[in-house]
Formats: sequence, C-alpha cells, structure tokens
Amino acid sequence: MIEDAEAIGAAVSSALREAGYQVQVRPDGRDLEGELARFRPDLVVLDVMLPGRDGFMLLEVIRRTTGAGVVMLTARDGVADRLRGLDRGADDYVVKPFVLAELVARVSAVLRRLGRTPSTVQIGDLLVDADSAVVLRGDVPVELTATELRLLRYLAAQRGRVVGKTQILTAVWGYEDYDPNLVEVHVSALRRKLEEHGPRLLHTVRGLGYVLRADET
Amino acid sequence: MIEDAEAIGAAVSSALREAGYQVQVRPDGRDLEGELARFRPDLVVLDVMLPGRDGFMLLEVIRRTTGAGVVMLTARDGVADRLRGLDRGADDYVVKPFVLAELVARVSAVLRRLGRTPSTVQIGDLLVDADSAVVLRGDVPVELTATELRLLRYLAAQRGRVVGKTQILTAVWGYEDYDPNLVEVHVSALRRKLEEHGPRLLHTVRGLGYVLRADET
DNA sequence: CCCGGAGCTGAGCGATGGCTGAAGAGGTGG
DNA sequence: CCACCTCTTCAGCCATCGCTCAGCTCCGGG
Repeated sequence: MIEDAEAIGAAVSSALREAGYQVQVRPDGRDLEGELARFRPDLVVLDVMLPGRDGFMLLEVIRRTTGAGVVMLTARDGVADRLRGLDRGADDYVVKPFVLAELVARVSAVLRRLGRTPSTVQIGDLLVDADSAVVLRGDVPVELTATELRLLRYLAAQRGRVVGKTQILTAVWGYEDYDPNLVEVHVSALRRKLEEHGPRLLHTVRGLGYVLRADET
Repeated sequence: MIEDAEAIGAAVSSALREAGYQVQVRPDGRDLEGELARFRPDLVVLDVMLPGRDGFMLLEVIRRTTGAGVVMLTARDGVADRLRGLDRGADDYVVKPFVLAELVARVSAVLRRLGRTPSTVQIGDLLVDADSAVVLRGDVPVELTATELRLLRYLAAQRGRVVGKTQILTAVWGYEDYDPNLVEVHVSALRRKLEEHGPRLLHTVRGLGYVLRADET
C-alpha cells in the first residue's frame, strides 16, 4: 500500500492482515521500482494524492513493470480522477472516506478476478464458492444468510488456523471491542446448517477461538 | 491474447472477463498452433511487437489454421503497421495506449460481425439472443422492454455469479450511487415476464444481490 | 466430586431488505 | 395535441435477519 497518511495506512494494513494478506505500507513512491522488485506484490493499494510522484504516475510504473492488480483511493468528488485511473488500468477504486470492510472486499474481488485467489475453497467435503455464493456439503447445497456466509468465508480463508473471537469480530463485523457472544450465536447457526449433513468441521478451541478443519483419521 | 507486457495482459484479460469472455494470455507465439488447437479461440488479440515471431507472422498462422477473428494492438504512429495488418486480414486494430473499454467494444464488435458471438446465451430453457433482441422461454417468445433487455443481457453475461445491485446500477444504468429500488423494480418486471412459463431463473441472494442460474438437482 | 467460567442455544424484538401496486414524469408516434 | 408506453419514484407490506438476553450445558481444575 502506498499512502502518506499514517493513520489510514495503519488502519488499512491491519484490516488487510486480519483478512489473511501480507501487507507493506510505504508513504510515497520513492524507489517504487525497487520495492516492487523486492516485495513482488499481487496487488497495490494506491492513494491518488501523494507527495512527490502522484498516483497516476505510480500506476503507470506498476503496470509497466508488474502484473499486480491496482486499487486506487480517490477523493469523494474526484470523478475525473476515477475515470482517469480506470482508463489507465486501475482495476478498481474506493472513494475516501471509506469503510474498511469495503476496501477489503474490493481488494479480494480484484485478486479473485485476476485469478490470484482461487474463488472456490475446499475443506474436507465442504465447498465454498465466493463468486456464486454457493456452499456445498458433499453434493447438498447449504443455504446461508449473508452474515453466515461472511463468517464462513473468513474462517475458510484462515482455515487450519485458530482464530479468536475478537479477531473474528473485527474481521467480519468491523467491531473493535464487543461481546463475543455475537460470534458464538452465529457460529452456532452456521454449525447447525453446515453439520447437518456431515461431521464437525468448525471446531471450538476452548479459551482461544475456532478453527475450520477437516479431521481425517 | 498474445501480449508480452504482463501488466497489459492482466488488465485486458480482466476487463474481457468482466464482459463475460473466457480469456487466455500468452507472452509470445511459442507453439501458437498447439495453443490454437487446444483453446480454440473465437478471437485473438495480437500485439504487433513481440519477441520471437512478430504479430504479422502470427496473424498469418491464425488465418491459415483457424476461423478466429483477430484484433491487433499497434503503436501510436505505426500507420504502416496498421495498413499492413488490415491488408493481411486483421479484423480490427487498436492503437496503444488504449482505453480498456474501447478494446472490449472492438472485440465484441468483431465477434458480432463474424457471427462468432454466441450472441445467444442459454440458461436452462431460457434463450437470450443479444443481437436480434429475441428472448425465448422454451419455445415461447418473451416480449421485453429496452431496459429489461439490457438488464437481462448483463445478468446473462454474468450468469452463475452473484451481482450486487450497485454493480448492476453501474453496469446497466451507469449510475454511481443510487437507489437500489430501481433495480428491484426492473427485476420484478423481468421476472413477471420470464417466469410466466417456467420455474425461477433469476434468484435473489438476500444481502448480496441477484444470480441468473438454472437450478438442476 | 464440586464449582466456576467458557461456550451453547432457544426465544423474542426491532431493523432491514426486498417486493409490488400505483401514480407521475417523460418521450414518441399517430 | 392526444394517446400510449416506458421508466422512475414512492409508499406500504411482508418475511427474514441479526442482535440481545437469559438460562442452560459442558469442561477442566482444585
């Protein structure tokens, strides 16, 4: 991410890390080429307004030297900026001020579109397809609500890793300091639907959180 | 698409995929014959400047071995190139640097001209012919208004994928931040006509959007 | 074996999302 | 200038969802 406002940079990078991405933040385009070569990003989040070289110049550098996706951050009324950015090959843009969850959603949408992320994840006999919003247990389709699906997607992205309820609250709801029971309620609902046609996949780790894992043997 | 600049390849392929096409990108003409036989493209987007065999040689191979359309990418001042390309049978050309939307438009224009566009899409027993604006449910013709047809075309191009109302608003109406009820009203009208003679095809996914999908199983 | 805290879940409610009929605005052709 | 048609807005309705709460169970430690 290239963003000179430190607060925004910190907030966004922690939200993206929560979602399972590796993130580097730089305040400007200084030695962009070197950074790109070193870090080899799949995607760059690019502020339009930057000290030194502005976002559009950096966009061209990125396009010329890498295959990375680009999501631009533009000011609310920067319609011209937006078109200019999309024209020159930005994959998407987000208007400031934005909700963190929206940025994260767009980032993963672009990555998916670029084929950098498998849109369908499999855990045991459970299939989660992000594009079509279809979830299958074996061959049986599972009907989920929007929140359940968001929760499942997050757990699927973190599969095999134990995630705390606090972590889930910030990643899925954007809440910072909240009643963990909210997570418990939705985990409960999710389990009822997921495990109706098969063994347990969503395990409780007492005192730590939850894991999505297929237990063989 | 044959394009050695990775950035351009990525941008174009994602734009074309958005428009509903299946795309493969190759950096050069290596084993072009094999690739053509395997992928059987309806159209090839061909960069003129390529390492190894240049675009014109590849153009001849394509013409000799397939019926595919060809759109060439030429440098700004390559007038000679352009004429040479058209002479030898390219269907159209786009000058670099180009606007993504223009390339997409030319690609679909060529496909339509060649009659290669599966200008007709089938979802279950629903037939949508984009050119003739004919829509059939089973054998029964369905009378749609202009807006309904645009909406249906978009959904058909994205079939199987859940599309949000916001996404529909920008794709079909060009609106940026608008009342989603507009979409709901037209979806409602579309359903009344489409589903008069058959089961539901245009499904609501609460909290996410709509999908055009034929449910078997 | 008992106790406390962690986790689970059914019930209830307010809020939201989605659908639709109706009416007005705009445009087109007769 | 009128009649018709399409598009859009609006408002009310309904179903469902998401959250809170409270009582319960379960598990592990002492």
